[in-house]
Amino acid sequence: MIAVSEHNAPSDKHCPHNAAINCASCRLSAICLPLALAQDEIVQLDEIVQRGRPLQKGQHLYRENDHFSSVFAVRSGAVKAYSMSDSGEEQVTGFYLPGEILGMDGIGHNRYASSAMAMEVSAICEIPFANIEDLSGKLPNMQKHFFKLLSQEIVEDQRHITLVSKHTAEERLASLLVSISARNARRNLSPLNIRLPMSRTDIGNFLGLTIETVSRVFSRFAKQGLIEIDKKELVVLDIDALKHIASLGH
Amino acid sequence: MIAVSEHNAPSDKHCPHNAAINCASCRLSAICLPLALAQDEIVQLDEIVQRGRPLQKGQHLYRENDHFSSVFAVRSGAVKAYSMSDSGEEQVTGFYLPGEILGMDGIGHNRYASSAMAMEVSAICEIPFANIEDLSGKLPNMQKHFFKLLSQEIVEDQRHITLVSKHTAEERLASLLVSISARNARRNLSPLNIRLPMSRTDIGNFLGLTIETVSRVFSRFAKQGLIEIDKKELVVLDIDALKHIASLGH
DNA sequence: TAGTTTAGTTGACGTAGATCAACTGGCCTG
DNA sequence: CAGGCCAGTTGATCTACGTCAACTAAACTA
Repeated sequence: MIAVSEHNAPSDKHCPHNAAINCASCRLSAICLPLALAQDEIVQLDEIVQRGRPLQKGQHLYRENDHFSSVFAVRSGAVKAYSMSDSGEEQVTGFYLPGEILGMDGIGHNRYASSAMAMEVSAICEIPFANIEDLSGKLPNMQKHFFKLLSQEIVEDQRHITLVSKHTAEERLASLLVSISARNARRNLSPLNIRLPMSRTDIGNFLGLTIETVSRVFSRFAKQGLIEIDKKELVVLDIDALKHIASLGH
Repeated sequence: MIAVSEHNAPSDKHCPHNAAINCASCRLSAICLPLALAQDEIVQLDEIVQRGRPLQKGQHLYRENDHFSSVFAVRSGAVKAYSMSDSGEEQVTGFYLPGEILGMDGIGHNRYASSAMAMEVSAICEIPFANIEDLSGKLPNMQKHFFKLLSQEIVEDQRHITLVSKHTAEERLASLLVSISARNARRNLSPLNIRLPMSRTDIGNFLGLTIETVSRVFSRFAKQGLIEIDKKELVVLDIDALKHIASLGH
């Protein structure tokens, strides 16, 4: 699916896009696939993971209706998934940050149900699904973990349905900010200093709002002293207030 | 989870709520779990499936946050799944008709993320998930099928996100009718004579609309000659028109 | 069988967010 | 460094759907 670098030789161990890395030593292992596996099991996972050269901003990881063969883990950068309806409009279905897995919507019909595009330079691990199935037959932990992953995506999607069908613009946006903040924290990044990798258009599309509304709500949050925002750089000033707004009923 | 009938003795083979049945002879086998299995594999599935006495209307199959142990197949009747947000409002996340599987949202965190309630008298098959995991380790078909099931639910949920965040009231309702019609057809029921097992409140909640809007759109569809509707009995007069509306862009 | 409750319909009116439009400031390209 | 382009902001207006309220008809109950 993605081009594998011809020279996998170690370059700079500290470069986040570096391909010369393995699951055991990856600093995302605690939140990514290896999470559920024992040391010797990680070695087996490692053998099937393919690490490609970084994707540039705007490049596709896969496209809707492509033949499904692999799921992917984000190692660095950020990826959006989106699908086109019959009528041709785009629906952003998710944002994927380092340590997160995407592509699982392809399992059901052997074709991806969405397209995936890098929103900035991103390093990706590709995991051929046939190998995952084999490994799952041998390692109960692996099978269990994948069932969990799929199930959690269902739960998240259902939460998102509630968000877009029952909540106001402010609640939706607060909810997104709280989510990104929490995911930053999971990676030991600052939960208050956020860089938004996605455009206003993507945010609006994801939340079922227009870019104008997104912009207005950001301005309102800033005016209320909840955040500071300059283009894609965002500082959370009052996370509790945001959490409160995010959990508000309609 | 559900009470297993103490007297599983055969009663009336033709009663749709009859518990004295097995997967191999169940007339839903072509669209339910056995779908992907070979004859001898179905026997193994059959051994772990528990068939309880029918649920009455309004009874719960499980509740949000209950300890997760089983997934369920609807054998007759109809079930709705719904969750409560922090703020206490209900969100209907799905309607489940005969042959369909629910409860998979519990896998991820070992607790159900939603509650499931019978919308009418319903017969249910319970399938303990631990047994499914065991069986999946032995039968690659079973594992594959479950991965597919989970993935398909993700795809459906994402379609539903698009529906509620980008489509008009008419498009949402047309889409629901087309979906129920197609699911009827899969069970060899009339795709045009539909009995809606759910209330207007449930429909509205599922589609992100108020009951008033649901009612008005039904009336409008009737006035335009697309449907005839009397309470829960609905006759589709122009399925193509409904499909067209359902696939419209915003 | 009258009296209450509950599901659904229909009408009048209000509003959150969409739409349309003007403007700003990077940033690229020649 | 002028000109065009794209992402984002802000304001003015419009509208689909929500809200509130009155009504009908089953269905339950006492």
